Amino acid sequence: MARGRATLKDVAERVGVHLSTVSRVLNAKPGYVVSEEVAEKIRTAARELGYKTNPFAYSLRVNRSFTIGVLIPDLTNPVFPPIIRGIERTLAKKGYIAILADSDNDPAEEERILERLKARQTDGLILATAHRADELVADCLEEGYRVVLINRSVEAAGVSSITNDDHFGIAQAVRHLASLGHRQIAHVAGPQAISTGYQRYLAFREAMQAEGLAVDDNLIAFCDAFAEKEGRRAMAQILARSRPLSAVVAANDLLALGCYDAIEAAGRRCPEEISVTGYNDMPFADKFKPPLTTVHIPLFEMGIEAAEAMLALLDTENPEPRQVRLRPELVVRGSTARAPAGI
Amino acid sequence: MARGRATLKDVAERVGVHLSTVSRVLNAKPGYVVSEEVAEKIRTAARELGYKTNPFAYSLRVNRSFTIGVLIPDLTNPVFPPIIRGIERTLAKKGYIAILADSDNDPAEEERILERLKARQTDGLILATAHRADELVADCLEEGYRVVLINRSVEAAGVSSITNDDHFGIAQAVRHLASLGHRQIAHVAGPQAISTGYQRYLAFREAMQAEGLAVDDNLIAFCDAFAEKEGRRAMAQILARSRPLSAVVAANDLLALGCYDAIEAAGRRCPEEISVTGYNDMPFADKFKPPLTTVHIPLFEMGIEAAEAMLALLDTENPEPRQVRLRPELVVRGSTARAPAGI
DNA sequence: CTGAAAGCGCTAACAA
DNA sequence: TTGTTAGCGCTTTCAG
Repeated sequence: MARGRATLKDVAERVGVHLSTVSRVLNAKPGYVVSEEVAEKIRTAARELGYKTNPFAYSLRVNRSFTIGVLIPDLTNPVFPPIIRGIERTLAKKGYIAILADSDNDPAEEERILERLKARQTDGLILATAHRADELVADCLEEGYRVVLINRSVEAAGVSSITNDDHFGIAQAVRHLASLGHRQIAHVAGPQAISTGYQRYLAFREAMQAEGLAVDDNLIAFCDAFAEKEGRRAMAQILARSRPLSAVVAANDLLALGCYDAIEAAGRRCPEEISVTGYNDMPFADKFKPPLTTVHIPLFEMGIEAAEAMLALLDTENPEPRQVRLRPELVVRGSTARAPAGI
Repeated sequence: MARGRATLKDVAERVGVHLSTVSRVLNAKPGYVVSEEVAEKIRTAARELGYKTNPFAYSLRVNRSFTIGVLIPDLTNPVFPPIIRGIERTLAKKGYIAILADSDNDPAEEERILERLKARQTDGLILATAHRADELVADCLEEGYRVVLINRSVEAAGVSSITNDDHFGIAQAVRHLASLGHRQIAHVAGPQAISTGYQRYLAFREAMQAEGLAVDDNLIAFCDAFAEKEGRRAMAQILARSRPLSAVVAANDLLALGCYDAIEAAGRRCPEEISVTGYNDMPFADKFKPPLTTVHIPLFEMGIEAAEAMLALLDTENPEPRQVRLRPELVVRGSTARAPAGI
């Protein structure tokens, strides 16, 4: 506070013109021509006085906040920071800022946050939290908010979204494992209420069949969240069923990390006895023990794409949803190895 | 936009009272008593119409944004997400929101971001980017902004800051190494322009002396940034000097990760030949290869403390800076081992 | 081209 | 206790 700054009025008085003239010059109204002399005077006065347009007044007047709400399920998941960086950078170029919020995978919190963001009059919402059948998303759309989904999609069509090709990615992982001689492959699946969890699960089944491998439901376990803890639980559950298996494809990297834990706790070794693949290629995936074989998706670029999609929505009165699907790529590291003989 | 919502006027008309009455009721003006009947009518009308106070108008009027700028040097460094979460949660309780910005360790970008945040009329600034002699911080203070520094401090006194006890932390690491029989201990130091880099370097020298160990300047190298790449470069540099060494204390975890790379590239093994310690105990530090022995600092709590310090500053007209120093704790994992014999 | 004035939605000082 | 009013700083319509 206290930090009172120069207003249009101040500049106007200094130069000796009407305040509306100052406004017009500073905003470079198209088709408006002042004597270049006056314009220059105004600009220098503004600079000298350190004039900055008051965002509250401006927003009140034009009824736009130039603020985009970004809702993330779990900021501590390293996949998100690069995405966020991409979003921020891109938004900043057009004078928008991102308000970041982290729901910690809690739907109730998610709803509260959404309320807060709406109360703040964000011009748009970038959501990385969407569920497959997400009422919250539907509500936002209905209320006229611009929304773009990132990494996830909802079943209802007509929403902008930036995703990756889960089927392609999982197929790569399964093919890789198959080529290494694995036949009993488990799947630690993500939450089925979330598009990525669901799609990757479907993709797993398809890919197995495509490779001519049987899918054994005893080798599949579902997680309630994309969190390490859940991955450990699910993998332990599979292991407890005592079916032969030599590999597991986890629905994301955090889950894969949980698999590492469970495998170790069971006294088995990765990759010698059990190969593991993840998904996302999150930062540090190459630093784990062992370095994780995973499906790389272009995180930073997804952020950029999301922001651009949002900007596009903001630009037009009747926005066309834009759906971008990026192609992932398997990166082979140390967590996968040839299937042990005799299994 | 379009999303026009009910205003005070709408509510007032609906109830048939003056708009100022509505305002008073909804804001629960202390000492103001309406007939409970009217108050109730107003509240239900507000609810029915979905009244939300317009933040632009409100901010314009009271000249506060209820927004705090949070400036981070590198969002992809996993130490920050927990801090940010702590900040956000705490701020949210008091109706404030955080605007997060990531400078990517670039001072120029930092300055630009600060400009943007100020232009947005943030009520305060939480900075994790401070340099030891930071003009930017001084400027902010001078301009009357409330600022709290997190994780770092500046030389000029009188700024609120939340830090950890670097000397204590480093001493723990050095003592641990010494107790394992290490005598030739290297230090991969952080940027000396940053308080943590500088203090940890000082602490390293002190701690070595306290343990009766000689510090060999050939076993010290400085990094230009707290980034893995720099850690690798610095460690490679030390290794290239071919002095005997059996351990290295890195000024933070990212640097330690870089040390891993350099050690491996040099064909040495960690921890069998060279022990490594980090600092921060960032998420996933326990998952690395090998699991990193490091100094744990309470990240989430630091975020909470920072936000509370900020809230305290915001509360009073003439704020007393608050300086909190949290106590870190060594956590021993797999990257440190007994010193090899014969060195 | 430039000035005047209204008004975005709100709070607070003042009157009644 | 309640109503009236000014005004936060800005954009924009309407006159001039």
